[in-house]
Amino acid sequence: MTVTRVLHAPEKVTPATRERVLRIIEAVGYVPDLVARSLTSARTGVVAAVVPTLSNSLIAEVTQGMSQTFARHGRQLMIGASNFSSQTEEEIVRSFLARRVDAIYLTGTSQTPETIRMLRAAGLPVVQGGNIPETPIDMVAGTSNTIASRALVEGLIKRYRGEIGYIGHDPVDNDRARDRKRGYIAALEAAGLQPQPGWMLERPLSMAGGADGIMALLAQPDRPRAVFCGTDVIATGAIFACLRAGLRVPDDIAIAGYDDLEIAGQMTPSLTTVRIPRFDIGVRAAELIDMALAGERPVEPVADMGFQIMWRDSA
Amino acid sequence: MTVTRVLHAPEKVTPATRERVLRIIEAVGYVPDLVARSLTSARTGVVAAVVPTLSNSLIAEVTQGMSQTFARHGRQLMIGASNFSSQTEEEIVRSFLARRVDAIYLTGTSQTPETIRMLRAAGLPVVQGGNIPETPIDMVAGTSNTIASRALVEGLIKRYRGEIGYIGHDPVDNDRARDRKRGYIAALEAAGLQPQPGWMLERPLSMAGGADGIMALLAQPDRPRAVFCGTDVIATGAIFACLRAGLRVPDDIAIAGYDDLEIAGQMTPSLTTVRIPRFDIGVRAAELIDMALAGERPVEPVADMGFQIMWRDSA
DNA sequence: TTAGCAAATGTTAGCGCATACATTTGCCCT
DNA sequence: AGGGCAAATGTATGCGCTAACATTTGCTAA
Repeated sequence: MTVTRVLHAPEKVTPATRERVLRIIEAVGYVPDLVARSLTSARTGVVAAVVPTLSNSLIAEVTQGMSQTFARHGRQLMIGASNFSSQTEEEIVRSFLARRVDAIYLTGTSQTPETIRMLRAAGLPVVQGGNIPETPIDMVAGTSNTIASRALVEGLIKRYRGEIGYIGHDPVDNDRARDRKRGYIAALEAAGLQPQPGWMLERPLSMAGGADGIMALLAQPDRPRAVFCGTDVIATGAIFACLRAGLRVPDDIAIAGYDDLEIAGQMTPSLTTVRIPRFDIGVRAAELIDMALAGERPVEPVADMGFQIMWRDSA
Repeated sequence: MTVTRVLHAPEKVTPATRERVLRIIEAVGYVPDLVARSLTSARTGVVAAVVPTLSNSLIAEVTQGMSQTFARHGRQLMIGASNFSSQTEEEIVRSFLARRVDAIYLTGTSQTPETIRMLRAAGLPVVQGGNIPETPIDMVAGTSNTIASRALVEGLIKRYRGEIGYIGHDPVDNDRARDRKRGYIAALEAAGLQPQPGWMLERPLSMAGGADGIMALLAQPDRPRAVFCGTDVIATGAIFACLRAGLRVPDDIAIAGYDDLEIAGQMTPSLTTVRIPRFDIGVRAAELIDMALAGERPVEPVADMGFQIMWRDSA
C-alpha cells in the first residue's frame, strides 16, 4: 500500500520512506501491473481501432493521428483488421469488448446491427471515422464522401461535357466506396445526365486494379472523356497504365482520384483529387474519445472535417 | 464456476445445465472479462508491436501480416509508434511491459541498452523485424539491409561505371537506413571506388525529400550517373522530380530504390529496386512468437527472409 | 433398499492493485 | 511528562476469473 501511495500520491508519504521505496522499486525492477490495476479501476487505458486494413496510406495516417494523440494521455491503441468485412468487424468488436477497452474507433459506417447493438449495450465511447453516417452510433470524425465526390464530379462534368466514367472498389461493407459512387451518380443526375452502366466499373483497390479498369474503359467503342476513380490508388494505377499505353493524360483521357495521397501532387501529370484531412481525422477522433473518457460529452459529437478539391494537371 | 466450465470444458457439464447456463448468458449478455482472466492466467493474449510510424506502406504491410496471423489464435495487436526515436521506443516498451503483453515485436535493431535490459529481464518472446542484427535480443524476422543494398549497388556500379550517388533518410536510430547506406559504401569500396561525400545526401523520408535530394545532386557540377535511394518513396519522388524537370530516366540519370512498393512496378519508368517480403516478414514474426508462446523454442530463431533485386526500367 | 462411487456441481482462495477504514507514529502544547 | 491530534503507515476487502479442493447428486450393483 505504501508503494501504491509512493506512485500515486507521493506527498502522503514521508520523504525518507519514499526514498526507501523508490530505491527498492529500482532494485527489484518493480513495474506496476496495469492488468491488475485495470481490474480494480475498470479502466484499461486501451482504445481499440477497427480498420479494414493497415496496408492503405489513408487509413494508416488516420491511425497514426490517433496513436500520437493518445500517447499524450498514456493510452495505447489496439488494432484489429476487418479486411473490409462487416462480419469480421463484428467479431473483432466482440473481442475488444471482452478485453474491456475504454473506447472504440470504427472505420466507416458499415456496421452490422449486432455490432451496433453490442456497442450500445456496452455504453462506451465510440467514434465512427472517415465518413458521415446518417444515424451515428455515438460520435463521428469524418467527411461526407458523397458530398465530396459529388463536388469533384460536378467539376469534371463542366470540364468534360458530362462524359464521365467511374472506377471504384468493392462497395460491399464499404460505405466510403459506396458513397463515392453515390456522389458520382448524384452529380450526373443533378446535371440531367443518365449514368451509363458500361461506364461504371468495379476493380480491386490497387494500382493494378486501376490499370485494369482504365484499360477496360478505354477499350469500349463509346468511351468517356474523363474518369473519376474512387481512390488515388486506383487513379494513379490508371494514369500509369495510360502512360504505358502511350495515351496522354488529360488530353486523351482525364483522370481524377480521391484522398490526395502524397503521390498525387508529385506524379506527372499531377493528380486532380479530393484532399481529406486524414491525419486530422485521427487526431479529432482521439480528442473526441479523450473528452468522452474525461466525462465531458463533446459539444459537437459529429465532427465534419471537410474536404478540398485539388485541381491539378490530370483533369 | 459452472459458467466457467460451460465456456471452457462443456463436456464436464450436464447438457441440461449447459443449456440453462447458455440461455442465461445470452439473456444477460454476459461476456467474460478477459482482463480478469489475464490476471489469473498471466497471459493477456496481446502482442505489442513498436513501429516507427504507421504511415509507411512497408511497415504497414509487416504489421498487416502480423495482425492476420495473430487473429487465427485470438491474439490482438497493440501498436506503439516510436516516431523513429529509440528513446520513445524505450518508453513504449516500458508501457507495454507494464501492460503485461505476451510478446513484443520491434521494428529494426536500434534499441537502447535500457530497452534491451528491460526485455531481457522480462523474459518474454521478442522479435526484431526488418533487418538482421549482429546480436539479436531474441528472435528475428528480416533481411540484411546491408547485403541487399550492396547487391543492388554492385549491379549499378557495373552498369554505370561506378558513378553512383546516394539519397538516404536519417540513419539516427534507424538501422535500416544506416545499413542501406553501409551497403552502398561497401559496394563502392569492394569495387575499389572512393565514396564521394558530395554524392551522399540525406533527406526526409518522403517523395518531396527525394525530389529535393535529386535536384541537389543534379545541381552539382560533377554529378553521378546513377543514384541509389534508401527507399522507394525517395526514389519515386526523385523520378517524378526528374520528369518534371524534363530529364529522362534512366538516360539522363538512373535511379534505383529499395522496398518494391506497388508503385515501383506500375510507374513509368518502372523502378529498379530491392524486393523484400514485407507481408511475409510480418507473418513469420507472428509465427515465431506463436511458437515461443506455445513453449517450443523455434529451431531457427533468426529467420533471414531474403530479398530479390528487381531490375526494371529506371536503372 | 442402500452402500459405493463417479460425475456433476459448489466453495475457497489468490492473481496485483487500490479504496476504505484501522492503527501507529511523531510532534505540539499544556 | 503525557494527552491529543494530525500525519504516516498498515490491514481488510473486492474487482472477475479459474485452479484446486469439497460436497452433492445420481446411478449402479449387491
